[in-house]
Amino acid sequence: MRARSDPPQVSGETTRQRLIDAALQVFGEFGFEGASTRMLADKADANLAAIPYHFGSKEGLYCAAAQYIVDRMAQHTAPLLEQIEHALRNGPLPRNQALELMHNYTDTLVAILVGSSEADGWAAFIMREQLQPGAAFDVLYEGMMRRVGDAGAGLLASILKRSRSDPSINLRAIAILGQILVFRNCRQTALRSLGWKEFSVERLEQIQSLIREHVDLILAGAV
Amino acid sequence: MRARSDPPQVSGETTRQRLIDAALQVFGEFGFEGASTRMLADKADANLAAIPYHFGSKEGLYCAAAQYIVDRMAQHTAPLLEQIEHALRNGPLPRNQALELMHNYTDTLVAILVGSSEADGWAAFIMREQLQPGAAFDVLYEGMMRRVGDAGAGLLASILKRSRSDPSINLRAIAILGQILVFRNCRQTALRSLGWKEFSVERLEQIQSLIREHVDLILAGAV
DNA sequence: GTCTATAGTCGGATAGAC
DNA sequence: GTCTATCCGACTATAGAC
Repeated sequence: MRARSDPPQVSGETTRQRLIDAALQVFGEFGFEGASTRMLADKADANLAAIPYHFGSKEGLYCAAAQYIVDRMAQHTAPLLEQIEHALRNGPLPRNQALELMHNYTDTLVAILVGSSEADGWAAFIMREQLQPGAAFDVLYEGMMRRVGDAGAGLLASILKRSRSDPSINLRAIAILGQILVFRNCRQTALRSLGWKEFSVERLEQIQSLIREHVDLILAGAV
Repeated sequence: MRARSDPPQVSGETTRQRLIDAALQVFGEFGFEGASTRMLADKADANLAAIPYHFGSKEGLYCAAAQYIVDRMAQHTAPLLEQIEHALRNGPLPRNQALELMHNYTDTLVAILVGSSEADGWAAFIMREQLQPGAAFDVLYEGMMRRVGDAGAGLLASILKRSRSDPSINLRAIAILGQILVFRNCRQTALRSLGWKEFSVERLEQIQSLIREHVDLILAGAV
């Protein structure tokens, strides 16, 4: 039996935070319409009325979850992106250094996007938002995707000695990102086609090494 | 005023077919839960009760739409896949012929996946089904994705002179497909990052030529 | 801040006339 | 096969006690 002054939460987290955690999972799995406020409240061990109280509405909770993803993702990628952005700020990079940064970039993205269990819920959330962009898409794009894409394109421009504004640089950056993202976006299809049940650590390393090899080949020969 | 014996449909299509057409669009845009039977019936210019009558339930209509996608996609890709499958059946291919088939393969997939307006609705449908695989996922995978993936991996094995069962062949095939799929799966993000409003014919050709270049570089150097 | 109870709406499916 | 009318369950949001 709890003492009178104890908060009624199950864990130490606030109801607000538990609702956001639940939202990441439940919206990710079922989508905005597929998720009901009852599911969300149950998963968070919170009361149904806590959603309109803390977030105004179901949609408010959805946007709060998008913002949370951006914040956490920024924490994960900050060291890498700062390193790249700092290096690019000081003019053109020596080819070796740029290639090493590029390998670091793809390895880190594979680890975060494909390997991180935290990303499981996030990825579905983000992908659904891309299918039918709403207010949360701007939050995700401006807070996260743009910076990641810019870093990759900047490195590419430096390695290929082309202008950052050359559209072929952007296209190439997207294609390279695509080689990583496919293992996340089409995870079920990829796993089934490989006859795998999951991406274990060892298999992640196979993927990282394959992407590095492709990047090297593309960057060695691209015109 | 229609004669007594005329069917009550607006167009020549049967109610059943109009419902499937509507389902492709509406489920694609809003997802299974996001789409209501009323939306579906309105879009198809059909009666609400026609859905349970023709398909048993909303879910039955959803599965019928998945089957329709598989059938149409098979029509689109049949010439290409038959050409590849036939060529692979007669033992190892000369490198030049295999490369030409590979270019044909990527060009066709870019045209269908990125360029076809028909694919707009389908792609979202398929991607949502990957996020939360249900009964329709098996229909899509077995009827479509497997054959496309197998053709690509078969070509790759032939070009790289590796066993078809070598997992690195499958991984490489997925990575190459990823470079194409990213322009479909992350269409909104890609367009925004490129500052484009749509993938025009001319831009599709840019993408096709870029993918061909990447494929050549990867296949020339891969070990 | 958290709870119960409930209002008000909209969902999918059905019954039965035509 | 197609229609109207309707049932009933599930949904989000709110009111008001504590």
